Amino acid sequence: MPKPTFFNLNEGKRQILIGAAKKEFSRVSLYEASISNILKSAGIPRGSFYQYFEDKEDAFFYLLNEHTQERHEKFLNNLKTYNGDIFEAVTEIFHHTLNRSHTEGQNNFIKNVLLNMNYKIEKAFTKFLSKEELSKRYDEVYELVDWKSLNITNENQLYHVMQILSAVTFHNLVHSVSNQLSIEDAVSKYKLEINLLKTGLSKK
Amino acid sequence: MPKPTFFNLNEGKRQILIGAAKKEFSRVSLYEASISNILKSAGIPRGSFYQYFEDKEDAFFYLLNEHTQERHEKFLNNLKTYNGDIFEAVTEIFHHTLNRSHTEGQNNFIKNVLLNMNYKIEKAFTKFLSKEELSKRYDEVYELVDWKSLNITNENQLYHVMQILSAVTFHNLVHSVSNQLSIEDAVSKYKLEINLLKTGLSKK
DNA sequence: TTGACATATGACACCGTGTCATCTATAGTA
DNA sequence: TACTATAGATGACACGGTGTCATATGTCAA
Repeated sequence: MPKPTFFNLNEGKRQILIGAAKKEFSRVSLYEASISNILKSAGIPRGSFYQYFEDKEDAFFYLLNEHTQERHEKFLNNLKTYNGDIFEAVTEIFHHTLNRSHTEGQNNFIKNVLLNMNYKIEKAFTKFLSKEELSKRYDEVYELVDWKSLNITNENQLYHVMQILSAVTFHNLVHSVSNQLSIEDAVSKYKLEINLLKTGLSKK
Repeated sequence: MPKPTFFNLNEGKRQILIGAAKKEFSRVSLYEASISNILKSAGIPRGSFYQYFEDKEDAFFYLLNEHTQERHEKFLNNLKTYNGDIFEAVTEIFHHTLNRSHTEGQNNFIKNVLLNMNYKIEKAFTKFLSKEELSKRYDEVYELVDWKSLNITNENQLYHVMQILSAVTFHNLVHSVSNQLSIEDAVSKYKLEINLLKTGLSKK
């Protein structure tokens, strides 16, 4: 978490900082990013950066968490829109995230996040799908899901369904971005795999 | 790829180098690893390292590829042993890989690989599951698989089945290691999800 | 005005990387 | 043996990035 000093900053300066960080993390991955570039870009002295953030990662995960939050809201909305159809909801998220990562400019951030998705980043990216978060927000998620259509008998199995969906979704996101698939190709591959997931890999 | 000089080295010195690199990559991730530590540990001067490798990544991926090769052989053997049952084969690999990453010592290498699995590393890790490799080695893989038991009608769909299995498998590997699950818990979670995959997430 | 506290600043020590000029070893040739 | 060409070994060095710290500046209340 950024230090209190960061949140005490006036809106303008905070936005400049956020912009500069986003710019650098859009250029390269977290590990290749340099604080020095953020400093130059934001026009602040070195010491100030450490007044606001612990380090590079601190700034990075602050940005990432904001994005994750947004995506989660969207997911909940999708569940409502699609009457609890978790597959439709997740496909929409896939499409939306790919779209953002295809938009050039500042949002290359998402592309770099996807290309360098390690467990720590994935954890932050899928924070709301963890066992703890899911049970904490039982009402929000579990209750929105259309259980009847799923091949499960209890709450625990829904957790595993989510795990599988998130694994396949993020695998496809990363695969699409790293192999530079067109959005159409990516979505068509993804839908094919989601369908396989729905009907099952084994013959009856 | 390491430079020719590396392969011209006598067995002894090459093993010392490999050992030193493995030691460093077992300590921390690729990005945190320092060449300086490898130098100290191998007792070679700085310039020599660059005589053998392009850079850190070069050494890392050399080690990783060796491991991937081994795992692939194992997978093919498993397919034979289990009469083409791809789920059994993959479960065995899961178990085996977790076992290796639980063994302390040099093989913390695998643990660090799993914890920092980004697309580049995943690509190297699952090299033999890419579309190109699969079609190149059609005989080896496709022919070993028991098609009858799978819910698919063509070769292309087998590719997607493999993609799904690899996504879920690696997600579980990373999840198990990062959440420090016991091998039993990890395997039981994995088997549960594999079963969901087999029967399908949707109700008939 | 003064003191107490929060914030800002940039010089600096430290560390890791990759390069390069130079040295050494080896092997082929006359 | 002496000469030469080629491969390999070496470590000093320039460069760039990080995080810290002593010092400067600003703010607010008494």
